Amino acid sequence: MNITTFNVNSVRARLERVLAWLDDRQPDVVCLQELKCLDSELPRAEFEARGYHVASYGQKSWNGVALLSRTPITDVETDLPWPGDPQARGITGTIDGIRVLNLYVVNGQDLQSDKYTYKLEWLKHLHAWVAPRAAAGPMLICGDFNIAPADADVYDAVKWGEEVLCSPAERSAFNGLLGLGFVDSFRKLHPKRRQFTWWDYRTSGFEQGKGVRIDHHLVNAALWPRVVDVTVDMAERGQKQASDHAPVTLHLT
DNA sequence: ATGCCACACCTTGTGTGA
Repeated sequence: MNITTFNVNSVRARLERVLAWLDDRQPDVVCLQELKCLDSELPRAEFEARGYHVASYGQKSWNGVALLSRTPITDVETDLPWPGDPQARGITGTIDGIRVLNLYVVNGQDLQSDKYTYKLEWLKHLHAWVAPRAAAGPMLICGDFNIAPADADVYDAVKWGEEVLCSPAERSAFNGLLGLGFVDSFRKLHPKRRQFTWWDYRTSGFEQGKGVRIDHHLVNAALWPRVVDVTVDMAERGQKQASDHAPVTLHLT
């Protein structure tokens, strides 16, 4: 079994590309972020025609997350990490006995922005939401975290310094989730590997190998025994009309 | 150097992303 997280940067603008990727890779479960559409605008029929159950939490223009699964998705919850959050950034469902939490964490723009304040507040609420659920059984938190956990996760750590994605407060929030009993599965499996998941369109970052690792699979102790590997789909990022994020896949027994 | 690209929108410029 495998579970892929994929920030598609608009599911409608990229539908042809996303469907080609699905048809080629045949993933079991996909956690999508940045749908940038209402639930009513989601290309649900195209996914269902390929054998996927679909649960989505969209909004107009921005954000939006969805779960696709070959097996049924039960106990779906949205409106995370607190009821009334105006932005659609979280959805959870149980798939094959795994509680899957799919997140599109706030970007934050820069450390002086109100959006950064909202990001830290959002992460605080996330911690509070996860804490009582972290040991209830096999659980995965995956998605676009918009946090590079360590300097090794940034192409030029000196240049990025403590800017947004790398600030101590963001990294502290990330480590706080690990403190609830989760591991950063990619980094645990590959302690030294330099591997990014997002590259800037503007600077042709992908072509230059200049990216950051911000899309993650956090696995709790009950799920860890099933983990085989985490891989990044570089070929997809290299396609024409690709998202600026690569799909990242957790491989399970 | 804060724009470069890409996306959405009651679009023809502006806000946002990371």
